[in-house]
Amino acid sequence: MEVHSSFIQSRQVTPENPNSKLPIFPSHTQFFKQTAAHQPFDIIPLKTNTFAWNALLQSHINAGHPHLAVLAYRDMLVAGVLPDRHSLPRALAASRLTSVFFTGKQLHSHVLKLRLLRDSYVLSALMELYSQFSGVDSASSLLFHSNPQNPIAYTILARLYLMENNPDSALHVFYQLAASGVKLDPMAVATAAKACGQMKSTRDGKKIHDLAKESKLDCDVLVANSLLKMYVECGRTEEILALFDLMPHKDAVSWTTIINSNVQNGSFNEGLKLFRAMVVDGIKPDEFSVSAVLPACARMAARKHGMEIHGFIIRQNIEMNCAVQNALIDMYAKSGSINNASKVFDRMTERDTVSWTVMILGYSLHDHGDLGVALFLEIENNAGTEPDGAAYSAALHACGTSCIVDQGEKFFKLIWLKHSEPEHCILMARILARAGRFVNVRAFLKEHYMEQDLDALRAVLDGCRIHSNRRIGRQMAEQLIELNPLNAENYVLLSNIHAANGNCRKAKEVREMMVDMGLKPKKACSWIEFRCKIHAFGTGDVSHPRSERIYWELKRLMERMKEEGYVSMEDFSLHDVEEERECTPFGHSEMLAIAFGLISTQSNTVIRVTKNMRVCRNCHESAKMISRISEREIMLRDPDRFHRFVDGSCSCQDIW
DNA sequence: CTAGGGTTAG
Repeated sequence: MEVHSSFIQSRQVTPENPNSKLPIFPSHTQFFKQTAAHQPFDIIPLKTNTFAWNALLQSHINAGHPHLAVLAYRDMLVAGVLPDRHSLPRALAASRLTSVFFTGKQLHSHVLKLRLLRDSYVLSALMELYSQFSGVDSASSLLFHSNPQNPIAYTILARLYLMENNPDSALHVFYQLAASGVKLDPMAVATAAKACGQMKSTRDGKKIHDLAKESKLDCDVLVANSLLKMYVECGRTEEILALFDLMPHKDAVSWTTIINSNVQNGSFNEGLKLFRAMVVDGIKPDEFSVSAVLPACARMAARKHGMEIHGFIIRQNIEMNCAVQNALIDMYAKSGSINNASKVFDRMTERDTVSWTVMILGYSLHDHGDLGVALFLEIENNAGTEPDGAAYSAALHACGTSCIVDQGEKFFKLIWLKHSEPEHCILMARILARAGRFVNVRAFLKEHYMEQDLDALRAVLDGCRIHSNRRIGRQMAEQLIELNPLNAENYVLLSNIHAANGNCRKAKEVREMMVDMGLKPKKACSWIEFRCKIHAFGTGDVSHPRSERIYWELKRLMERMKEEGYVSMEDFSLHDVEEERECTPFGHSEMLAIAFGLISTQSNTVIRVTKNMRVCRNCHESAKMISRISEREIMLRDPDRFHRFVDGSCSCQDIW
């Protein structure tokens, strides 16, 4: 076939093939000189066989070699073939991808000479080109000077505005399209919905929704998915559910969007349920779906659910891309299996910044700040990965966990020079406070104008708790109340400090102040996974079916502990003040969950309990002793970290 | 033979 052989021949004209008998074009400069003079157009005979050339241009672009496409376009001219409306969009795209505006401008002149500007493909390519090199507004004038009769160029322009974070203009473009009388299509509506989402404007979003209904496009799965996402971004729970229920055809994207919406809003269980409902509904979850549901397992420390999903991914042959593996690492680390997390990490063939970040944070959560720091230093040995702000945050967190002050200061200086956020200052304050350097930490906060920051003050207060510095602790708690008088936790903290100082009168006053203001502290709660169900306990909870047996077990344990010399101690990390007094010493939710674990699970397994608040000193001491008495490993996860109790001691070495 | 859209991890 003649066409075919010319394709093969022209393919040989590449810099990689120096032995080719065909001429080779050594540099772009020569090309520019010749085309700049438009000589080819004066000398070439009119040939119309463009098909093979266009296919060649396309294949170079698809292969990620736009510079070869530019060279091939040049060969095409030399071979006497006149470019057509199929060649120029490809050549324009190639020049845009090689980031050489000059080539693009040359091609623009070809467009004009060949009178191709009325072709909408050519116009789109020119718009993309000019948008990249001289701003979206130049693309806009191109569009409005040629008035094409299809919605695609409008959609492209709207997307270009969205890329510049200008959703207002994007929406304006869409309305001009709607007003022009050209028929709307799904992609145009989807782009408009995205603009509304970016603006977080439900009002505009509903307008788009109505417009979609008028054009009978609201049942289109693409349009519906984009509207769904728009309502998610606007935080409109009712609209999300209403739309989702009404959708006649739901695909994996629809389900993923709604799962993600629940998980982001903290409805982790609901997210898991939806994932199962999706499978039951016959829609196969893809890599996006599992990446959306795994964080729910991570946040609930639902290790078994997470492992089940890991198995599901393998069985269903879901693509194990970077995002999925990152989500798995995070899930394993956050649900207590740091070994599984590092197994996944080690087996990854390609890692991105997130992979390193979640792994470092995982080590930090498990008291291995040293491993986290070592891992961070390893990133530099991996070409192509540059640590970002979040990676530095993880490294600083690791330094705080293991009190590695010097290295932490080095990291902080590095990120401070690049681009620092308040978060990094708070983490630096955490490092200093946990190391007991109270003079340094206050000077640091003053230097960085962070003395009024709630999280920074809480970090200092944590240090005070660890080092029993009640004087500064009291100041911090008082300042917290002053800055945030509506947060009940702050009153609890101050009241507990007064109590720890032996000042019961003041402790009572603070509690009463809190009650008078109608503030209620968060309820403590602990849970444990058993037989695929989550068993949750509140403080002094007696609602569990096996309650009697649980309390009996706790009583037995307390007696054993007293024999071994256990004494309860003063603590200023208590929480739920009113309930505390009724149920101490062993009614705390984590104790109930641990006791339930002891009586329900096999003796060789780890007891894994999760708590929504920090564990108090008494329970921490008790858990240590229980691990020895009952010869069981106990993992206790709180919002900040893991405690691993083995044979009478804890992985945190009593610093938490 | 060509252009535009919706979902993911810290």
